[in-house]
Amino acid sequence: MAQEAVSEKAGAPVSDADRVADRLRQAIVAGEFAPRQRLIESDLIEMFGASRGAVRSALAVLAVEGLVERIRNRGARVRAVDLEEALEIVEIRAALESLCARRAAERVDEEGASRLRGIAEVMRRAVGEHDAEGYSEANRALHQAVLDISGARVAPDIVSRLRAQNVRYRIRLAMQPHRPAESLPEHLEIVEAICAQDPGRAAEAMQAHLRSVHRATKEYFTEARG
Amino acid sequence: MAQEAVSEKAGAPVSDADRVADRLRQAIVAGEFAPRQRLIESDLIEMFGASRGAVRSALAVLAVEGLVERIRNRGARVRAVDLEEALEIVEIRAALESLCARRAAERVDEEGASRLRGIAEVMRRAVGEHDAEGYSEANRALHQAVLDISGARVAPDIVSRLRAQNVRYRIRLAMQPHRPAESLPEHLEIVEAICAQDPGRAAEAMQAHLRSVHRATKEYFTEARG
DNA sequence: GTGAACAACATTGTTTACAATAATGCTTGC
DNA sequence: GCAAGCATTATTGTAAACAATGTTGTTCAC
Repeated sequence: MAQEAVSEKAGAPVSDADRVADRLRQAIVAGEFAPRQRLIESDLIEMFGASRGAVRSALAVLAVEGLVERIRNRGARVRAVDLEEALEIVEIRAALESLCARRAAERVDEEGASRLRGIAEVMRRAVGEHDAEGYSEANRALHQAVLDISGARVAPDIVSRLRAQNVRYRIRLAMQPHRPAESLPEHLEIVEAICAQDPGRAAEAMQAHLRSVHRATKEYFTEARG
Repeated sequence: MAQEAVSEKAGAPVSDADRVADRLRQAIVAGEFAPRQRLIESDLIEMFGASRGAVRSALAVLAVEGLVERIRNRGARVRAVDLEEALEIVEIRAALESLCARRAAERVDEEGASRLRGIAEVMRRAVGEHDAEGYSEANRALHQAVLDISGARVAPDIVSRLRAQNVRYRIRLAMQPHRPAESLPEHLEIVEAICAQDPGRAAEAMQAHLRSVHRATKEYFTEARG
């Protein structure tokens, strides 16, 4: 009997539908499709060289993930995330990622610690050189590393999906001139706490960091936009 | 332009694929399909009177939700949830539901309070009459009420999906003779804290309750099964 | 009797064509 | 000039056929 655990996350795409879903997800997260933009099936077929059924399954999947919305007989479009929802997502991430940070501190080994320290070094350099793009990428890498090191199986999936939903906000956040310098010490504290194998401190550090993200997001969108 | 917000959750099913997904999800959660049971497309077509494409999209959706797993050219089957994962799910629910309990305490109105008190009354009666089935249903209703009253939009969706995944464990838990009497005071504390509009107390009460669920789940499956 | 090669079957993956629905633009009457 | 009704077009929803793959059972050599 085939007893090997088959994860639909980890493994290679299983069908054309999965490939289309992956590429379309990436495109939406990267901002290649604007919020509320219509996603015409025939366009996607041509764009991805896939069949109708594959595209439709992919759209169904992305609808569940909250990246697109579908209306009967009117097709699919990129779902827009409003401020209220973006803030709630940050709150949820705070709860889940602090849980993962705690577990990461409990389980971290030398390999994980050096991975974290490496990312911390990249962050310090990026702040020094005012490299917003590099800092943003290191930020993503750090959060992902914590999820990986935690060894959790469910929470990382959920967090990944949530991140995909408010990545558009975060990108802008990291592009704020003062923001990297502001969040750097928070990130360093997370790394130190996990490397020190202090679960409580790691959880608190992650929560504090995401409280800061929450506040910054709120301020940016209530001040700059009204 | 059509500006109305269309939620794929709240609204009626949008296509045959959604209808199939809903019914299949319900059947899996209700235990009509056993874990690891194969889900043959032709069977589902006959069972639900839907087309091939609808069934395949539904399977893709349920795979994302974690209820089924698919292997290329070998089809889909009901995914089995092991103890480790069930425990992690309870941990995540603790984090998310305590967050919702906090918000519920902040926002609760008279209607919500009486809804909670009504459920509490049903729970007391069920324990008195040793009505395990009734208690289990009231338990579900209470957790759902907290999510509803919280007014949150994202967390309830996630929690619902997580509950769907470990409902098989929870059912057995509520059927343990001593379990309802054990969890009743925890549930009553949640209700009281929210009705008293005490956010911190509500969050702590929910967390304490799910810690208890976590411990009970662990004990049940390590003692009874080995 | 056992194991390997092979053939028949079951099932899934993909493509195509057809039907139904909503959006769009045009005509016509006023 | 404008609005209502109608025809057209664009797009999605559904169904059926075809191809590819994995599984199972059988045969045959040893």
